[in-house]
Amino acid sequence: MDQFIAAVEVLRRPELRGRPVVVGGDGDPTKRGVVSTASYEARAYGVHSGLPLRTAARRCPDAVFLPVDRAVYEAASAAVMAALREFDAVVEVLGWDEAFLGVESTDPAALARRIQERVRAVTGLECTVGIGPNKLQAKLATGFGKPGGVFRLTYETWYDVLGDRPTDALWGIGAKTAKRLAAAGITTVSRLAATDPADLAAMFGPTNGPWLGRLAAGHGSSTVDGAPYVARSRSREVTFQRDLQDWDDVRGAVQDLVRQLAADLAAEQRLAVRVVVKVRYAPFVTRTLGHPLTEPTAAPALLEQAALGALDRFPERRPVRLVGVRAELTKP
DNA sequence: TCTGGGGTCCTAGGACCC
DNA sequence: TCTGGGGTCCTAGGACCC
Repeated sequence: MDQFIAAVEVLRRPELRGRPVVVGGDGDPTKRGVVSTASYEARAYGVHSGLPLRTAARRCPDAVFLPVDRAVYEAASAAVMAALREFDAVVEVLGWDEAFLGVESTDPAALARRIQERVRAVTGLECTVGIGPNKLQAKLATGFGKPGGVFRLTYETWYDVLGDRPTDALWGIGAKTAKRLAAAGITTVSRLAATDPADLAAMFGPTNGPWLGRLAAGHGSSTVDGAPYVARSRSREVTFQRDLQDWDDVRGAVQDLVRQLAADLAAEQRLAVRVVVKVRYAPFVTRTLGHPLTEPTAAPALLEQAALGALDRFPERRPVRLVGVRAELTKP
């Protein structure tokens, strides 16, 4: 989906169409928070996902800032996925605004156009379709087709399109791995593909190293899995507008989060086997500590006991900017 | 100018067992 | 007096993605 969250907001407030729209946090750009999605008009000012809201407000003071409204995006997402399932294809959902369709077709571009038309008719939202021989190429092709286009990648065109791009253009290589590769003189997708897998194995391990090389050559899974998504964990976390100095307050925040999490588990009828507490200290250093449960449970009192037990084990009582609680779940 | 919230998977080291 | 080799499980951290 193109600028999905911003597009959903414009859909219910048509007067915003054509204006810079920034969705993130609680909609107050003077607070701690980051941009979830910026409309293309806002992106022209250098505003993008992950940017601190305060920075976004400085770059684009005239933007409309809106709070994140999960329930509305989930509903829009469900409508999109339902439209995709009308087609004769396996649908693998990837988050709110992306899906793979497993299709064998002699004219995939024509099918892509029909998909776009149907999604627009059902939801009023625009999407881009990427086509490829596997999920990696299809996913990357989508990026080149935005906004609103259809783009196809094949093994024949792979290096023409991606060869000279930086390694972090690949799906699965982020800033850290790109930096380590660059330190070894590997700056482009072509260079990575031409690197001896043994050298990559020495740098990144016997599994990950060679995998990076295959990624750079455009190889990846073409298995589209239509099985419904089953979460392996559920979590709640909160960043405080001002760092908490008093660990009694941290403890209280953990108790609040456990109450929310317990309600989530009850609503989904899922059981936890382990509780993990996350603490982000004021200079943005993050630590996690876990506590196993003696048996699978969703009982609030037992979850709280485990979370507070984990919290007690944090050795440093420095100021805290974020706490989180995560439950690792049994299979339903 | 600091840097959200919700996830997944992999790895390395230690505990423990035979 | 010191101690091999193989295996599994758990935990914390890292990296990545939307």
